[in-house]
Parts: sequence; structure tokens; C-alpha cells
Amino acid sequence: MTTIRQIAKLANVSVSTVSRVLNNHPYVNEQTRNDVQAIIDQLNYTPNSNAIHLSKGKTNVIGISLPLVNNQYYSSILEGIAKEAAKENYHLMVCQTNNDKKKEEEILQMLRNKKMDGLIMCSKLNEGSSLEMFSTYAPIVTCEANDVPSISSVYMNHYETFRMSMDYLIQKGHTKIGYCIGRKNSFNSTHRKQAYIEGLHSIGVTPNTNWTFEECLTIDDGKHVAQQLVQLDQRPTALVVSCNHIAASIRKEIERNGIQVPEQLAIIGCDDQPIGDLFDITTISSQSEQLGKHAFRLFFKRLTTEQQLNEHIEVSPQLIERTST
Amino acid sequence: MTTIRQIAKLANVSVSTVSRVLNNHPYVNEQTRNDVQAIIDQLNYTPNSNAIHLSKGKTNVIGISLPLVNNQYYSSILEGIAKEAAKENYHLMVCQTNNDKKKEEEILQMLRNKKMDGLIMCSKLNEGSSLEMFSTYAPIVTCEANDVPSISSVYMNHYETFRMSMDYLIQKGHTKIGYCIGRKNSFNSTHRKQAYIEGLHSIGVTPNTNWTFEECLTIDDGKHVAQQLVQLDQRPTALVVSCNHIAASIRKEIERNGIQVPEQLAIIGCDDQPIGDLFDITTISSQSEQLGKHAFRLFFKRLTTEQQLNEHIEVSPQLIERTST
DNA sequence: CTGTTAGCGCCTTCAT
DNA sequence: ATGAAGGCGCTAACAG
Repeated sequence: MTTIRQIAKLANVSVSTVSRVLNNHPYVNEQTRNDVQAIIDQLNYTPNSNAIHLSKGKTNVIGISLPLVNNQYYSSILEGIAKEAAKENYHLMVCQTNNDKKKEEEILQMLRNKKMDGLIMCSKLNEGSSLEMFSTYAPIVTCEANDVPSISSVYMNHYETFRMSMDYLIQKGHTKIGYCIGRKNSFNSTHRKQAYIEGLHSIGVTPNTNWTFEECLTIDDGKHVAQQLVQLDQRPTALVVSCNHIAASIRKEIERNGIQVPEQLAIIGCDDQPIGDLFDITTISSQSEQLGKHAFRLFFKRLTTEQQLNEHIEVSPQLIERTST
Repeated sequence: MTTIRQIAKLANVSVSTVSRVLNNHPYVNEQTRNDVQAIIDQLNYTPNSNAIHLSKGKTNVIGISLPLVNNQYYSSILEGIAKEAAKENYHLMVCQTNNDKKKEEEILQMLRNKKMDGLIMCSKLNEGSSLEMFSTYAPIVTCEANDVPSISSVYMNHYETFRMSMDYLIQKGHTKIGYCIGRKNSFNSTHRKQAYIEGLHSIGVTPNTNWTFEECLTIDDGKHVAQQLVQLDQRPTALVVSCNHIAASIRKEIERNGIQVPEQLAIIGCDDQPIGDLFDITTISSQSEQLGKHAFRLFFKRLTTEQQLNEHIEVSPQLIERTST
């Protein structure tokens, strides 16, 4: 590996001069600059990033933590981050947590290790106090609402999203409404459930626990929900579903059982997966790519601004009506 | 930031001793090891990764280049890589090329910069000679077949996959067969077209250019294909489609136009996107997650083995029959 | 078993 | 405009 030192020797200058031309610093004689550059080209020299990282205390790497990468929601966020990061010449270190809290903590540790200049958390498992502590090493941005004022966030208001769905269904005349969500006790699920309950409350209806489904993560889970619905004596007339792929799966299986959508069961999704389009699922889009874009901008601003101000950006949901309601 | 040197001073030992306990090296007195560890814990010390990287000439980072991250095929590969990488404590640097050759070359450069210990290319745009040159800096593995014997690869034989589809349709009695692929002149597309032509040739049929569609990448593209098919005087009776999301889109739009699947048009997909399941698309699964897993194993083996042997693994396609044929 | 020392490759202040 | 020299923080011979 050719080093800056060898270049210097061959060009009959000091390493600092070489470093200067490498970094386009001013105060270098035009002639020497050309000479040095010639040798650099001739030797096909490339700087060693690790040395630069160590010396500068900066890596131009942004970490991204997420449960799993093979998931439309998270890869949309990733896409948004990637687009913005490319503009600033930042590289992406993608880290899967598999929803394992310990694993997430390991990722947070990488902030202290200087493996990355900051971290965007697409979901989070550790408590706020812990994040706050790690954020003293490098900026953290969450793509979920967080209860730590000192950590920037960009988020969908999932209460709002679910509430919007509920109000939309209610306005369409539904009173027998069920829901279907993912992780039972996550931050978002809690808010969604609250929106569900308060939505029903607004028309004086008590929730029916036969119509609520939790831990629905996969297409198969959706299928099972549909099968359970089919067996019910008393079915809901509408279902609010957190994810479109689940909604699609439910629609498919329920129709296969001869139940009409939306006549006998209206289904509304709450995200922006393209599968919602193919299955004609009415949905409250959450524009996840936007989430990623904003998240990177927040990180970058934080990094380049003197002030340590934190921001919390709420992305607005958007109703997209299709034939499932 | 606390350094190894400070620890050494406080523990009244040399930096090497500290380094030894840090790295669990043998030949350290139990007592001193405990003493040093105590100080490490007390100061809540974490090593600086960049210093380690520089010193060792190794980063424990594997680069991954792909056109875009928000795509089922590529995120499945990514998932496979992630799973294997986690086992060996390797981190993922995910780099989007956006199908830009220059961008891909920048990523290859990172191999020289020592930003990563190797690169898995999920698709490739640069020619083999170029890859070969970069592979002298660090191991490269492609997730496509490549014509460079010195670079390991793991791949689906896309000729075989398409040929399998053709033979399946032919055996079902079809002779009027069309196809629908992505990038017109990519490595894979070339082989797919060849399989198509040779498949037809085997039953003495000449291809009809009205039935071939190229540059189909998005769901919208699939919709357009369906619309064009509807307008045709003479329609094919079967369609081989490279991707399930396109196949799904075609099925949806063509059925919306009153054309029966599979009676009037049989559709077969050629990958393993889950959307194929939801739309009941018969498909030749390519098991992309397996691709990623093997790719990482190949990289890792290459890195840890003395011999510089390269391997080429062909992953076998698998027919999954559903209702679209 | 432990310490000394010379790197790893580059950046950056301080002189000149 | 240029050079000398001291880091950045850690590893790994080599010498005891």
C-alpha cells in the first residue's frame, strides 16, 4: 500500500504538503501541487480511510438500527435515508436488532466506539434514559415518537393515524369495529389501542375483545385472523389493520371464504406499502420514505450545527381511499 | 475519551498489558488482569474501533452493493447476508448504486480505502476486468453469475429458471408464449431471452415480438403490459414474467379487464417474492435469502482461508405451483 | 508474565 | 508557501 510518506519522498516535499494537495487546502504553490498530483496519479494512490477516521475522529458513517431489513416499511425508511445520505457523502451501516434489546444495545455501543457518527433508530427497544446516555457520544434520531426531549425524532402520530381510520369508518356508519396490530405492547401499539378505544368511546360503544387481534406480523398471521373471523357468530363490520400486507392477506382469505369486502367487512390499512395498491386497500399512508429523509436531515443538521438543538417532526398521515371500505 | 494509556497509568502497568487483558490474551497474571479490568470497568472504557481498524488493517465490515434497497429481491439477499454476518460479528455497509456504473465504481474504490474487508455485489454494472482488478485489494463475491473465474459467485441460473418456466408451460400445452423482463440488456436478461427463444425453438415455434415486453420494473409497468395485452388482436396464452410483483400487477389488471387467469392467460413468475403467494402466482422460486447466506459464507471463507480459492455456487430453482397456470 | 517501542497512515499546529 | 513534529488510540514484535 502506498502511503502519503512515499509520495512525499518521491515528490521531494513533506507529508504535510502532500496532505494539503490531497485535501485541496490553499497555500500550495501551483507548481508543487501539480508535481505532487502527478506522483499521486502515477502511483495510483488512495488514502486509507481508517487512518483518516482515527485522525479526524469522524467516519462519515451513519448507523441505522431496525428490527429486520426485509420488510417494506423499514426498507422504505432506508431508501429515504440512503437518498439523503448520498447527497452528503455519508455511508450507511445497517444493523438488524431482530427485536432483541441486547442486540440494540450493542449497536448503541458502536456510537462510543466511534464506528459511526450517529444513529438513526427506526424502532427502539431500550428505554429513553438509556438512549439519552448514549446520545452524549453522538447524535441519535428516532423514527418513532420518543419521550426524550434531548433526542430528535421524526414520526407518524400513530394515535392520529388509527384515530383517523376509526373516524373514517364511523363516519361511514360502522359501529362494530375491530383492530389488528403487531407487537402487543410496543410504544406504537399502545397509542393505536388508545385511539381505537377512544374512537369507539366517541360513539358510546364498548370494545369487543373478540374483534381485536394482536401479534399479527406475517402474512400467515393475517390469514389466521381471517379464519378466526369466519368462525365468529358475531362478526365486526370493519377492521382497522396496522399494516397493508396483513390487510391484504385478510382480504384475500376472507373473500376466499365468501365474505364480501367491503359490504360484509370493510378493511382499512395504516401504512404505505405498495401491496395496499394491488389489493385495493383503503389506507392511511404514513410515507415512510419521508420519515427516513427527515431523519437523516435531522442527524446531519445536528452534526454540523453548533447548537445542540433537537427537533421533533410529526409527519402527517394521508387518507388514500380504495375499494376495501 | 479514555484511552488505553490512561488505564495503564492508573493500573500501574504498561499499555501492552492493558491491551492483553482487553483482547483476552494469555500470559497475564490473574491478579493484574483483575486489577486492570477493575479500572477498565470503573472508567467505563470503550476501545476506539478506528484505531483498531488502522492498526489491524481490518474493519469487520462487509460492503454490499445493490441497485436499491427498497426492493423485495435485494432486501431478501440482504437479510440472508445479515443473518450470516451476525454470526461472525461482521457489520453491513449497504451501498445503493441506483444502477449507476460510476457510483458502483466508487463503492469498489472503498475496497482500496480499507473501508471494508470485502464486497458482496448483488448486481454488477462494471465489466469483469474491472472487478478482477479491484478484487486484488479485497475479496469480492457476486450474487450473479460472473465471467471472472477469479471472483467467487453464487447465483441462480436464470437461463435454467426461464427454461424451466417455458418447459412447464409447453408441457401444459402452450405454444403462444410471451415474456416480460426487466433491464433489456443485463447479463440475466440476455440469458432469459435465450432460454425463451430456445424453449420455443424446441417445439418449432418462432417468437412473436408483440408478446415480448422489456424494461418492466415497477407495478405500473406491469399494468401497462396488461393494458397492451388487452388491446392485442392475437394474444399469447401464457406469459413468463421475471418478477412476481410484475406478474401480480399483470394478473390484477388483466382480470379487471375480464380476461381469465389461467384459462385465457397463464402467468408464471420467476422469483420468490411473497406477493406471488398472495396473488396465487405459480413461480420458479429463486430463494434469494439463500443467495445472501451463501455469498457471505464464501466471502468469509475466502477471508479466513489461506488458499485463495474461488467458488461458484449455483442455487437450484424450485417450482411452486399455484393457480395462475 | 510484563514492558518498551516502533509502527498503522494521516492530520494539524507551530515554526520558519 | 513549506516542513518538522507531535498526536489520533491501539497492536504486536521483541526484549527482558
